[in-house]
Amino acid sequence: MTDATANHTLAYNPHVSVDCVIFGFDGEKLKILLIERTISEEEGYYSDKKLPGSIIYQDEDLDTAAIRVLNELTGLKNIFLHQFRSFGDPKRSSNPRDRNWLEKTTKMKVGRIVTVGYLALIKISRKIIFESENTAARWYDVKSLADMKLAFDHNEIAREALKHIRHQMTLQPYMLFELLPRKFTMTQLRNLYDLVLETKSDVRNFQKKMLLVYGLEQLDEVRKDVPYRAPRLYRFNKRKARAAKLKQGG
Amino acid sequence: MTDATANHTLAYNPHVSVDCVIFGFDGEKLKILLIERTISEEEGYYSDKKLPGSIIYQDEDLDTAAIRVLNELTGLKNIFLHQFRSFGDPKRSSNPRDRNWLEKTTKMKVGRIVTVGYLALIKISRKIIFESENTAARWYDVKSLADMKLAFDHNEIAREALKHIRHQMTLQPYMLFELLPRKFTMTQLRNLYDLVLETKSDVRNFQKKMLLVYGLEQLDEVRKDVPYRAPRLYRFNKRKARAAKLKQGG
DNA sequence: CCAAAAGTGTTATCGATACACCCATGT
DNA sequence: ACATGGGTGTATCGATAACACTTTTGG
Repeated sequence: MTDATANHTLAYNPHVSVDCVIFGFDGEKLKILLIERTISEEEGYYSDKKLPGSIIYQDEDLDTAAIRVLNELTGLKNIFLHQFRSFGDPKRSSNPRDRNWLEKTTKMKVGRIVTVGYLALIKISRKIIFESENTAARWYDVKSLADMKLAFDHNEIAREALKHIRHQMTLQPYMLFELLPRKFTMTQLRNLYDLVLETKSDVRNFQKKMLLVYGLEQLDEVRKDVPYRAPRLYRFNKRKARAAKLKQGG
Repeated sequence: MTDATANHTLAYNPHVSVDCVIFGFDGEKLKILLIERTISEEEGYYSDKKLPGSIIYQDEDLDTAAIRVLNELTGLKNIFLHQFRSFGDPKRSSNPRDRNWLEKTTKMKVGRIVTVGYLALIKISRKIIFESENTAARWYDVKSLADMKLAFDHNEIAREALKHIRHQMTLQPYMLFELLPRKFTMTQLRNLYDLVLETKSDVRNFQKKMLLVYGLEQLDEVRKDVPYRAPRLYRFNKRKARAAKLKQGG
């Protein structure tokens, strides 16, 4: 917005969108939610995957737009949601396939799009109804992302989201509980933790730390549907966590 | 970019800008670089301050735009620069004063602006020529931000940048050296560190840690221009830092 | 009884913290 | 001589890391 430079550009406005990288955890693998996009046209029919997203509405804040996308897709409210980075490469929507799809779905000529990336964490366990019309949403193993070609620069966006979740973990580790069911086993929590941080935690040390520092509540229940010794269930308790944190001065 | 929702909005495109929160350090205080904006009009004359920024050019990446803004303002290249968050409140440019200024400087009707915030760290010590035409750029103590009313939502952007620098510190502490002159005293480094993290480090422990972990090089020079015992100078050495990090397995 | 995963404590090491006195310099 | 900040080492505490065997359950 310096005076001298603004004039060059004002004839041209990019569109602004939000794209949501939605993670889930099934007890074993870290998952990402992608929607199928299918295009039929003269040159044939193809189908690939993309991140859920939307161009922002006229009077909508960025956060509001992301919340809307999530709600339209999952029907859920109060989802853990965090803006992590924006992407504005002028060529990010220049792939013919992407241009084509944009024209069909928006019924307009869409030029450049600057998109704001959001990270969302949801409990995969709740039976989510993916409500959005003519979109098929499915969970994919995060590990398989490397072998998929997503629309636009969505591969990069997803990679950055993974980096972000890893960084954020060190600042607000409680975000992991957004991915777990209300009652979970210690092994599930450890699996998740190690998946995100790419570590291998020691079973005993992990247990100790979680109980002390994160104030997990040990329940009198066990998980019953496993073909081996039934593991104990735990619950995350915000109050206890705060208390534990205070004791150690954090 | 879900099909069902895009149509509502496509008549309306926001502008996209970058705004740079540029920090410096004078050896004692953490500073922020602001530019003066003056408007004279029928209703009188007023002057206030804003972050340096620019609407992005047609074929310009976000990072490129931020680099351009910095270069136009300071003449410097290779500045530490980091995107930290985007701001898209539809009302962020609705203040009459801001609207007025936008119209005058862009000679156009500018509607909504979504801006991408960048954090930049520069060595205040270099005599920087602030080159940008008709802008007066000056360093302000970060502490005085609370008492200033900046243009647009620039107060919020600056606050978020400060939060960000604090967080990033824990991940990549080397960024502090971007703010210091090549040769600096331990006290300067400690002052800076404590300013950013809002801590009060113990002198001895701090010294120990810096030498061990961050691989500072002790020089055979001292700072000469002080009216008390001349303090030793140190230099940050990337190679040494890497070695030190490896020894402790990070 | 076998396979598979759950559960459980102690010791050693490392990093973080707390703490006080003498030194060099300019005025 | 004095005022101002510079420079230095040790002891304690707490957190993290390493490590192996027994228990439960279903098949």
